[in-house]
Amino acid sequence: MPVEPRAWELVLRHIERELLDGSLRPGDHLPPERTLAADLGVGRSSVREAVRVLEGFGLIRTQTGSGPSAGAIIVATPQGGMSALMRLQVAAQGFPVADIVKTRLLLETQIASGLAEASPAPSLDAAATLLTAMDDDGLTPAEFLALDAQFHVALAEASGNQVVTAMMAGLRDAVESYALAGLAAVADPHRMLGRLRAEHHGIVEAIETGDAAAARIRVHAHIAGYYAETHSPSTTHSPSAERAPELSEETPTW
Amino acid sequence: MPVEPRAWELVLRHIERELLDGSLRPGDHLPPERTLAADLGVGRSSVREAVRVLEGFGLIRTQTGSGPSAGAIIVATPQGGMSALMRLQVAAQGFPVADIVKTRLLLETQIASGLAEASPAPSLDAAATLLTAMDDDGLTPAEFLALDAQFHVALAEASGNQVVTAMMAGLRDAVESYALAGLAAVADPHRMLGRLRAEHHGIVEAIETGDAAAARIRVHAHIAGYYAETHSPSTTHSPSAERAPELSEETPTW
DNA sequence: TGTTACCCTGTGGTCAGACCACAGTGGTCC
DNA sequence: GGACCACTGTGGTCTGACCACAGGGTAACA
Repeated sequence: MPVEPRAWELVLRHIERELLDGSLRPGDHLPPERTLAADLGVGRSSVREAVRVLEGFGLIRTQTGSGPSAGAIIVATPQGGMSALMRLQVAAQGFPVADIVKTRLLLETQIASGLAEASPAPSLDAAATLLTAMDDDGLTPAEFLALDAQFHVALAEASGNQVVTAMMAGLRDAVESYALAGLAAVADPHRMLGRLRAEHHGIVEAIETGDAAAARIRVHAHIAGYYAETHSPSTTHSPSAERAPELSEETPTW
Repeated sequence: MPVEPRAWELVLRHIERELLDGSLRPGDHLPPERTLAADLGVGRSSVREAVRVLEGFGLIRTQTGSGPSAGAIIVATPQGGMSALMRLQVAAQGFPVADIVKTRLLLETQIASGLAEASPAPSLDAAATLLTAMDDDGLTPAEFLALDAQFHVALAEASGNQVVTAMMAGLRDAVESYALAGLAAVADPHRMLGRLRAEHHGIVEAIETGDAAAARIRVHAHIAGYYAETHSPSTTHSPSAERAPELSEETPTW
């Protein structure tokens, strides 16, 4: 049983402990790398490796220079870290794209129906603004899909659940390149964009009128429909042979 | 607009690109750090920082020594990375515990009802084995909760969705310390364990008999009940003032 | 006195070099 | 044929150095 506390793990645990006991709070600065290294009796490079992991997780933001805004600051913005993790797991084939889509269906249908039922009705201003931006006909496919991603995340954000929001951001970002490749492969991209726009409006309308069942069904159709129409072996640039499972309304969404 | 491609980000993007185009696949070795550094024209420490991020995400596993099992190997095991990310985000107050619980409710109720409806019926052998192990009266609370965590993850695993499984593992691990502190705070821990055991069996039974509605309700009661009984300001060791929102069956589970 | 210019300091970012521990590998010796 | 052992390549770590950067204080100037 090798007890191998690698130096950088020691640093990571130390910081986690200080976070848990409240010594470090959001907005605080981490001690300078050199100080931390001296205090913990490790090399600066080991401190830097731990800091890098925290930065990858979206826990801290580092900045050079001097003054109040310089150094490593605890920010705890999970979306970036979650997106990076999921994107890389998809790239490394740890997450099949099909499972990402199924999970989106699971989460987003729940989110939409929950928003429709919630009282007081949550604000959908952010989502509405994005819908307006998406109406611009001059958008490139990449720009449109970026706004589309923001729209879906905005719905999650309206739920007020930060965990769900971060997960949604990660899921949507992870398949961004696939969505783009898929759009390029459809026969009539312009028509597809129009359809997506209409579906978005339908989803928001169902939520605003409090029709949870319709919201759920429309979200399902929106996501599953796009996936089904764009996903074929020729449109994926994944090296693995993937199957496109049926994603009907009847089968469980996972 | 500072374009600041930090050296370690360059390495990370390089590896991600090789994953996407299939040059690197699960099971493959990353090039030795020194080689990678020379090829990309960066220092070895920068390579190591990128490698560390990948290891934090659960994408690779590093091992010293020589031979086929040494070096950095692509494993793509998302559970560990997801757990670490969520645990640290909770510690840094990026994820409120209440949102974690709500997300668990959302995911696990869907998982349970989905398992009940699925045909052919998925195997619950792993979950059943864990239930047997949990029947041991000699378990410490920590041991019991560790098995409990595995049980919940096993249900997710039975769904066959790797994304959901990783998320569940992360969510459950993130609140592990809170669950333990909460259990220590209840008046009669032994009675609580008995109740959890009974609820677990009830959940599995509902799934096995195909009663999706009962499975959903029992899972909800199981998670929300434990949270409600253990969560009070005195039992949390979070430095922040947290509210314990009501988690009734009527309110949306997010 | 007010303003401008400059240097100083402390921070993260990076690199080079060195050494260690470790685990296969292959040869050598018995 | 088998046991032993040095070799080699890997990650893990530390040290020391230098750079870029940004803020703050100080000095020079108007």
